Amino acid sequence: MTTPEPSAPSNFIRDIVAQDLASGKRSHVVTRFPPEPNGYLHIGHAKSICLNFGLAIEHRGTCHLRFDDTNPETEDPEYVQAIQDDVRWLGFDWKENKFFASDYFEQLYDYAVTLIQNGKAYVDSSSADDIRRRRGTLTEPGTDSPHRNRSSDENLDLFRRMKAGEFADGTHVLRAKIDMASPNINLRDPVLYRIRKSTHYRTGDAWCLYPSYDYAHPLSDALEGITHSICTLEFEDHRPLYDWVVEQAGTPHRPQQIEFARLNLTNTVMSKRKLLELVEKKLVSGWDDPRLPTIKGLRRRGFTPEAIRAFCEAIGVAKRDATIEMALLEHFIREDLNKRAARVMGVLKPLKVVIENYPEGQAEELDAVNNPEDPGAGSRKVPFSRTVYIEQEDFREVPPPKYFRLSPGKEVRLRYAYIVKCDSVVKDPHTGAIIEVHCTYDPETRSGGPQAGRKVKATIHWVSAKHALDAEVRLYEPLLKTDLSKIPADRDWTLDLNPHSLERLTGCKVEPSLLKGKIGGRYQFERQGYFCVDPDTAKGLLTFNRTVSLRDTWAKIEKARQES
RNA sequence: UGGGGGAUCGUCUAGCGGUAGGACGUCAGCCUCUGGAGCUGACUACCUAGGUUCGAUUCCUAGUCCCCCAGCCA
Repeated sequence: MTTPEPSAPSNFIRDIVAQDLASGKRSHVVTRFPPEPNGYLHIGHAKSICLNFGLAIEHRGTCHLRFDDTNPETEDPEYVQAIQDDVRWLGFDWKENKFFASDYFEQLYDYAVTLIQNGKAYVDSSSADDIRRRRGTLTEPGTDSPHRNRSSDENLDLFRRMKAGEFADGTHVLRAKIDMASPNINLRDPVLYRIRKSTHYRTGDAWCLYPSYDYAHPLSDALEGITHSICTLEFEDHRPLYDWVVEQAGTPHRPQQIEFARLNLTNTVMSKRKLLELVEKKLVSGWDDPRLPTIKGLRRRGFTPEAIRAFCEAIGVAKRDATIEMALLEHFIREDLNKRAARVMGVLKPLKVVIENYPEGQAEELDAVNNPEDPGAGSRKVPFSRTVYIEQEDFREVPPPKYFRLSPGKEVRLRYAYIVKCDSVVKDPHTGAIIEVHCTYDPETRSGGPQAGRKVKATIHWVSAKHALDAEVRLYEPLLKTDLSKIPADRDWTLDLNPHSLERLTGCKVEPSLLKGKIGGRYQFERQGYFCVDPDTAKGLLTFNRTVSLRDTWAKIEKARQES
């Protein structure tokens, strides 16, 4: 397990836990992360994971990983595996504390029998429609089911037969007997069990009766000795029911539910339903599409667990609804990668530069620093020759104000190499597009050479044409053009997907040291951003994902100029 | 307008009766063989109205606005 950050900011939940320990209300801390295995984890889950595991680490307690698998129709072992991978990748260890709500089905059933015997639950044989109708509305009380006062014996008999498979789906449910007139709708005799004749991925066909969340969750917590059951705000008004279930079941241990605000991020979606929709409609390539805020997506995009954890710590834990700007997440991955990513040169949109006074056929190896932030990272050799590629953006035939890069008659430094001066350009006779730039270099200005100190306005990156490796580079922009909260509920939100969220660049040229780049390897392409080697590289072509761009002052200047 | 929650810089978040702090962002400058990184400085906030108090973001009262709940989902 990772060690807790001593500087980690406190929050109201940490305060509650600390107080419970100080007051003697609790002698130890047991939390849990309880995903339902019906989808992949996203960064919102990471917030919960960091909170729950973090609390346990802080107090030398334990944090359970519990699969809340009470709905056989949507759950799948694929998700169980993926969730475990993700939690582990994030850096957390549940040790021997892996549990499944489905392991408690027998005990849950026994508690239900007790509830029935105590007159606290009954079998309702109404249709789903009738139950809904009798539930009342937000402003009107519900009305009792005609089956509400069945005898304990009748209920017991019916419930046993439900378990035995004598009834079809939807014909009977077990309901808590609380109060049909409660202003809290969750207390209007909520459903505890429903019949589902479908195969559960773990219990197979052993059951055709499945407990609801409101029944299974509090009891699972109680059974596991969870002290602090942390969940999101939408369960706040389920808390009286949570407490009721635990109280009526009479479990020796009483867990406490505490709610916090879920994470929202700008320009993306975070609900399982919407993520699933994107995957199923093939609007993205899969759960690990680098545009997705899923853990798998972020991982493929090149995020590190450290950056995600630092982000989760920075956003805090509170009860007010909050939408974090994507810029904050980007800040943390830049901060992390700046310290650890090896620097390389890669040209995304190549423009050929011929250095006319550089001898034909000559090549030399120049020293390049691997990471200025980490002296221990050493250096490498980069080949240089008469023809190099530079970025199309780094040349302007007619430079705008404050443009420091290459233009006719101007000088720039080729990083780690020489100062070159642009003498002429070659244009496509048909389109007029610049296809080649001709320069002369000053041999004295080689890095480390006698005139190396000469100042020029800019240094640009390059790759030797004959030594370059071909690559594909994928650039990502936000998935959504706007925030989900700004899209009307009656509008198909997928219409607001950003059509430019993925840009695939082929014909990119990268320095030869990248030949040994391993899948998942993270690099900084100097002056451009952080990139990682995509698994698609295994298909033969070196492929990179841009994790995040570098901060780009020039882009801001240009944008400001265009807007004024 | 039944119930449950929540309102502090543009965005997050701290504050627990004693000059409203931090982070991201933004702007300006320094520095730089990455227009990166780093460093300086600046910017902008207590939902409203009353009350209690020497003093209120904090306590009280009344409003306003926002979120959640009417699945046999979780």
